[in-house]
Amino acid sequence: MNFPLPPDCPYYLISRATLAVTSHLKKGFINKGVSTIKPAYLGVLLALWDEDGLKANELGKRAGLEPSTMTGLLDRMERDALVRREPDPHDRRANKIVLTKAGVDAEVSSTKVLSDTLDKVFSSISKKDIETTKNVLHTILLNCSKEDVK
Amino acid sequence: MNFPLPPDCPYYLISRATLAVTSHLKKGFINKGVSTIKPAYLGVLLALWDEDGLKANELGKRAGLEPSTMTGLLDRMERDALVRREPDPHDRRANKIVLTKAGVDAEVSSTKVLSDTLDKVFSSISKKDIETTKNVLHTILLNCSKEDVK
DNA sequence: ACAATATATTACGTATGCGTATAATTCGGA
DNA sequence: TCCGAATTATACGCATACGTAATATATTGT
Repeated sequence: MNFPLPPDCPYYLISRATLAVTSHLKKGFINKGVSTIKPAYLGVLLALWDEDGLKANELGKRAGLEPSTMTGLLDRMERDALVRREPDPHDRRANKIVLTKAGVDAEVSSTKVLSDTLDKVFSSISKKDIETTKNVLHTILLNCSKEDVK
Repeated sequence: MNFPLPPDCPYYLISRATLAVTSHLKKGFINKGVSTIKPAYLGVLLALWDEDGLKANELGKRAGLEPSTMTGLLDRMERDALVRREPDPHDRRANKIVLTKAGVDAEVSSTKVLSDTLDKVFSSISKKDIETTKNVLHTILLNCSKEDVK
């Protein structure tokens, strides 16, 4: 196969699409006045709204992020008063990550921004094509993790 | 529509896929001994291999990057001895970005790593599904740029 | 010719994410 | 029980990309 980079290379397209959606989401939060929420927070927040008090480690697994990435992310979320680190009584190495009131309250508006944004971004694309794309992305992830071993 | 974030949300998938391919590409360069080449350099290098001496501005357009992003990127590429900034005789505001010998020499090995990596990453995906995905990504970019105005 | 605008680049701060190394615990097997 | 391995989290440096503001130079309209 031959993939000249822009504008026809799937790697270029996927990179740009990711950045575009992220940027769009960020603007969505700002426009709705929930400007403390940032796109990267969503993986953590969605997990905590589902089950509060998870460990950083577990949150990382659910959001697909490395432990070392979680530290800075949680630092920013704590700075923005969305979560607190609390000592885990069962494991003195670990913290339980707990939503603050602001973190709890952000759920309704944030999920609305998220779904509205994704609706807009994926509008005029057929369900079938979205499914195909998701399968392709899954395969890409699989192909990468396979080769990651070596 | 309802898009719970991981693992079925297309936004999650697209973000992870981008990171995975980038990481894979980076390892590819390292494994082939062309470790000064980094994934982000490719957009610039492919443009310069096609036409040397372009302005930073023009390179940014071809690679899809903001001018302010180009500064740091070109700084790193200059540090890694792949390009040089030379004053543009026709426009004293601008620099011409010129490939060094190392930058020229990197073409063969780098494009091989790029195409090998993409072949692997997109292997076992039908041409038709790749086309569908590319169209979906194009539409996403279009939808984002439409809304970006407001 | 000149003021207003537009363009090219840089500087700076911020967000995101990774890998490596380190510290503190916890756990498992001899 | 005790030691080595695994786990949890952080620190640190780096790469990548953006937006805003500033600077220098060009261009344009009157």
